[in-house]
Amino acid sequence: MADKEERRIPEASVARLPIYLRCLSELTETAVATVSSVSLAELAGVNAAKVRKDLSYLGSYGTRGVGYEVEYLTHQIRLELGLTQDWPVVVCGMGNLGQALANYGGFGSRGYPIGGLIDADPAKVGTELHGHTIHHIDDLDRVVEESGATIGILATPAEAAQSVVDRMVEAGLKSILNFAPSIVSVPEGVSLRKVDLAIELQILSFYQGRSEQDLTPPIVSR
Amino acid sequence: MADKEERRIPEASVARLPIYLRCLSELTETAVATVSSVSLAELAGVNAAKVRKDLSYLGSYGTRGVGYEVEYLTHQIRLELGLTQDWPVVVCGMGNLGQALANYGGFGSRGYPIGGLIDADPAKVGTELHGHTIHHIDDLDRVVEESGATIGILATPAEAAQSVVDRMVEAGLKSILNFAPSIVSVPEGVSLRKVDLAIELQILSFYQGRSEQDLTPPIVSR
DNA sequence: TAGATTGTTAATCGATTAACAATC
DNA sequence: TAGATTGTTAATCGATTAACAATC
Repeated sequence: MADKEERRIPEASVARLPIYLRCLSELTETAVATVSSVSLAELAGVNAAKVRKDLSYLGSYGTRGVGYEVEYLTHQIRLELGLTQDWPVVVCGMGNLGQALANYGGFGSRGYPIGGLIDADPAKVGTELHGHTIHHIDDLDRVVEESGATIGILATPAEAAQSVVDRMVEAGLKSILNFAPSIVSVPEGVSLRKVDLAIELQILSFYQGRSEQDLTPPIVSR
Repeated sequence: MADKEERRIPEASVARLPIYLRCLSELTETAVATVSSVSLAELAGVNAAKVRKDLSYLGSYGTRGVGYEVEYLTHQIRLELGLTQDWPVVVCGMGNLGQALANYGGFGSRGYPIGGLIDADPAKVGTELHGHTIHHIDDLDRVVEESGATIGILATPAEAAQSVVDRMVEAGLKSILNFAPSIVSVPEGVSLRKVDLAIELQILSFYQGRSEQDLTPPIVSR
């Protein structure tokens, strides 16, 4: 076949790798050295064949008859996901949600330190939050450059979302996590994911009304 | 065929209905009376054929040669999603994220009023947040009953997640939106969706490292 | 009638999963 | 060698999308 590039991990598999990673870190904490696809599947809440298939895209890191070495597999997944380096994030929009995200300590410890906080309100600019000064959106380019950030979190009101995201892209951010209740578009080459609390609740509402026979299967992440 | 029950909307379509709803409300604001599948698709960031297919599961609410009446379609989707009534939500875990969610005004106005706030820390119990008193987890049953809530938001630390979710299920909640960085399981008949900030960031990291030829397609919600 | 757009069919694509040979 | 478990194949299922007849 002589194809030059073999490696292409399906989107659905990529989305599950972080879940496996979390399960593996639990296993590390409880001093478990090896894990079978069946056990890992149980922890992750998925089918065992799916686990094996997902992991096979990374390479052959398991041992037949034994399972996967927890530490080694952890390392390989982290490598694949690019988690061997820190990825500073710039948070745009310091309303309720933006402030909560900035105060949430979990990011830094997971390899996503705050690279900068941004708002358009002059009253907020210059104030401190969780040890970070809030900068004006006009200084976004500089903040991105100085922090080396490539990931941006969009937490503005819906009205401002598209114009802020345009400026984020212009400032050089390559990945955007959109918390604004709005559909935004980005040029090719920029990754976009969306988290929308109201939409999640509305999806749950749908399955609320259903009768016993058609139950929703549990859905993860989204 | 004489099947008794025709209506079964695919999961992927259900998940897009709230997105269409949001686009339709924008159209209403700008006084647009009818919309074609092509325009709606553009607003929602999806394929037009997909819009027509999704909407066809609701019934034949469009007019050939014309499009869909915005107001009528809005009503039908809201009906299908069960958004004609309020769904009080109980928030369990009043840490950073739980507090932010409680303070976030967007829920009430969208039909998800706060039905109760819950924590296990005696120091927090009894204090007020956004006009709601924080109750102890031991009073969960009573809070659920009195508020009539069927949806719960889980915002505890990872360690407490499964035990709290068990109590939420026991208290009668039928849908749970899990913000805790942990995989939890629920019995059949209970819906579960998960929102995990760290996992979203890790998925973005994966696509960061990729070369130009294999770009991530934008992914919405999930 | 001519133009526009739906609703639906059918082809295609990607994801899931059971099954099992390979192999530790 | 016997038992366990991976890695992979192939069948199946569900979602996407192009195409077009129906029809406003």
